[in-house]
Amino acid sequence: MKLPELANVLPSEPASRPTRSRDPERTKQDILDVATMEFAAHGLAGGRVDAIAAKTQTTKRMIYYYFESKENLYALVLERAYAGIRRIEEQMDLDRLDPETALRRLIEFTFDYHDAHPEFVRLVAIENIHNAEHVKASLAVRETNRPALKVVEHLLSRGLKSGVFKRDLEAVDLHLMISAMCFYRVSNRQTFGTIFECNLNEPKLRERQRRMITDAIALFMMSPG
Amino acid sequence: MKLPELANVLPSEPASRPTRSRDPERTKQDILDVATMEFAAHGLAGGRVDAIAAKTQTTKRMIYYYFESKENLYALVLERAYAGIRRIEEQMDLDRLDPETALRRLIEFTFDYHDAHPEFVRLVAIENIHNAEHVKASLAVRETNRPALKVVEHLLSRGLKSGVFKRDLEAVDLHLMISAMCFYRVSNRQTFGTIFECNLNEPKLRERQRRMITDAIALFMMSPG
Amino acid sequence: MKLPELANVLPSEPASRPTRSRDPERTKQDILDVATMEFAAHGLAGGRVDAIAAKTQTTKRMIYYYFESKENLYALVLERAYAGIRRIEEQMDLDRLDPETALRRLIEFTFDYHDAHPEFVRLVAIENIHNAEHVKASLAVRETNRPALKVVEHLLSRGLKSGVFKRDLEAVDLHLMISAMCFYRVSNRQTFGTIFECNLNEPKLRERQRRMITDAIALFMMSPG
Amino acid sequence: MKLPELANVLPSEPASRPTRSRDPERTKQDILDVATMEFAAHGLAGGRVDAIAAKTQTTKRMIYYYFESKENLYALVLERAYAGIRRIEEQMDLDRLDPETALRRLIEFTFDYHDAHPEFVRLVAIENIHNAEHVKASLAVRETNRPALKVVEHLLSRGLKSGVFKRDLEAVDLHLMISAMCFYRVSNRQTFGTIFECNLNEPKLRERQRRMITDAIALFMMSPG
DNA sequence: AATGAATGAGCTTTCATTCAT
DNA sequence: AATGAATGAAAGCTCATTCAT
Repeated sequence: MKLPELANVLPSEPASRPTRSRDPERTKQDILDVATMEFAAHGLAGGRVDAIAAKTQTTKRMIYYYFESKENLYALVLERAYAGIRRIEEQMDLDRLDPETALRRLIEFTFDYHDAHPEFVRLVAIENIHNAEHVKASLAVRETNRPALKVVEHLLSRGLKSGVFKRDLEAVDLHLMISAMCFYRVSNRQTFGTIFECNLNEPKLRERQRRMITDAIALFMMSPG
Repeated sequence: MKLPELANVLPSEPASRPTRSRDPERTKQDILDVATMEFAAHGLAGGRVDAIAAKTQTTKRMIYYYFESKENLYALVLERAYAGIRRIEEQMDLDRLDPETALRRLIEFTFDYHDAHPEFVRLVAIENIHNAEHVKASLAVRETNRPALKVVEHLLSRGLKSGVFKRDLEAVDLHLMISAMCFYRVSNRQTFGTIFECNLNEPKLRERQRRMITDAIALFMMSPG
Repeated sequence: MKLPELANVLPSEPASRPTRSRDPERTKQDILDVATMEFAAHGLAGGRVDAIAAKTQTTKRMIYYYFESKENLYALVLERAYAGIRRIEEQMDLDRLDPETALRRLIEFTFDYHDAHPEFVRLVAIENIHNAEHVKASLAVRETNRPALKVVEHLLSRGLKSGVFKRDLEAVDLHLMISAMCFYRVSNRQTFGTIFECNLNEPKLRERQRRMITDAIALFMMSPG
Repeated sequence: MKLPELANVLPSEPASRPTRSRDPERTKQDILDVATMEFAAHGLAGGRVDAIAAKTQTTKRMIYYYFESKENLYALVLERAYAGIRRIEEQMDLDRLDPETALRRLIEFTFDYHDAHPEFVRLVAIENIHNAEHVKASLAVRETNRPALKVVEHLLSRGLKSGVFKRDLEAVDLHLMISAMCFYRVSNRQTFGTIFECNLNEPKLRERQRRMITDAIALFMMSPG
């Protein structure tokens, strides 16, 4: 005998919505998109599989079906995030520009990309909390990123050969300097902004710092050591 | 360069002490020390109160007795971490140095502190993942850090007045530039090192980058905009 | 007097069933049955989820899976308890009886139901300790019980119209009078019995009081105010 | 070395306020007063020793010093509550009134006392949830209450002898009838009021029911069985 | 290939109480 | 007689994952 007032006795985990997408690839992308936001927002430990499932058109079970584990899902999210910046970077075609312009262009691109993709910045910060163990385990991430250094190397040798660059830096060092400033502005925006009472998102500040970073590095490269 | 008093920020060897310590202040410090390592290692969500208790000479119950909640313990760990860098910063006494030397000294100190305190760097990175909500809630952190900007401001105005600094930067911008490079090297050491196959811990690399960062910023300040 | 269908309100012998019951509806009912006894015995604060799990063929985890929280489980237990009395009340069909007989019948039914369901009485007493906040939050409970007053209202108007009832009471007042005596006998059985050294469970006492209550109220209704 | 920002690291349990009342009896009464409200509000299981300590001028430790355990404190609270109603009851001096007036007076007093002391009603309801085990264990409670029945017995025999009362009830039965209606109105005020959408606190309703109860019982006593 | 139902393990937190003077 | 500091035991609840088809 069924008691009508017991109708709202429902399992605590979010009711499954009918998937039936019949498009596995789309479903996977959907999950990856949502997982990207979840992990970027709360970290690997703080991110919830339930929360991801709830924001997806799928069920929690499907996440495990396609991705096997939370950690593996996270690793794929990370791979995809790294792929994003490098894919665009490749299209810059710096070779058609003179070294100084190319350098400035590279810095500005890096600045803009980080600024536009805080979730990428957060994911990388999170990955460092986990000692980069997923990056270490992923051939894909390492292969995706290797060309980035080649670009800098090539630019450096062009600039030195033409005499525009006066400083014979290692490519890693130049890359570090550029990345550091572009990354930190976004990764530490919240603590920095709170403590020093400024909004690093504000367009005026953003432009001022974009120019400063570009000028500082360009100046450094073009002054004799 | 020797950094004074680093030893008491985090004792290198946690002295073993009797369980019923009868010394509440020491017990609290013990918990804070262990919690600092735990949260720095695994984040707020990933850190385990059980793990902290296990590494302490106390019980889990005592952690709650002294600190009320995991989150509050984390917040105090964070406060203490911020206090560490500022306390030492205050002892630099930059005023007795000429502006250029003072600037170089400030950068080198910042570099060395971050290099020597990766757990501080990690805690700040973690706090940013949590949108700095604990920093926002903590008057102590904000008050601890405010002087840091004053130091930069004062240095800037001295340098400009004396004509050594040619560039009229905002203090926040200069501070950002210094922090970014010192912070990123440590915070992103793992992903950066893995992807670009280098060990940012290696003394030679460390020294080279220390000089590069110092030179780049000093040069920037002393060249006309 | 025989009360129909009491058996399924609370099964007298909880049938033992396999752990992985594969019958969610039965498992839920099982949990509700056990929880009813636990909360009736120890209250909401005093009832233990662990104890409920132990007496069920399920685990604590399943209780949370089906009912989300201890408090929600309690609320549903309460709803079900209220549903029990009203479902039977509905089957009394007082209209076919003359007003006096109907009134006596209603009182006797109320008396018998409370006498047979001390766990219902205890749950309502407990809910009052909690300021009826779960009843206030439950549309189901309020809707389940509303008809009860209609029954009294209808009986009252029939009796007055036919001239048998001489007293124009409010339905709430008559209902209160009936409920009070039937409820108190059970709710306060333990303190009353102890202090005045009598056993309110004893059949002879029970019958005597059943008649007294019925007579007192019937007499009151049929005497001119 | 003391870190100033750690000053707010305080034990989680409420800081002890200096007692120094130097008046043990007053302190005990203070604790009993507060405990009465706490237990009446939340029950024995739901009442918190911490909450009692916080609202007292003493510390939690003192509660244990004077009362040994939470349960013992509760038992004493209960004893005191029972003593309250009987102390006043004794002052009624019903003998100077004719039996009918005396009966009406007794009912009205009982009604008024319950209405004015909901915490007493709640404590008794709570004690019944605990199967009156503290009442059973307390000689004091039983001795305090025994006279109450004597009063009814004496009134009954006076009324019967004088011929005013026509019904030869047992004293327990009359007492039960009176208590039931006076108690239920208060004990079940919350559920009853919510379900039947009325406020049993409202003065008009209160007066109407007071008269109804008195009339019903008086009428019953004075009509031949 | 796809999925609804179920769950073991472990989490943070609470609470009455006792230790030690 | 009086008390500040400490605590064992267990409570409610959460989470990623697997069972079973």
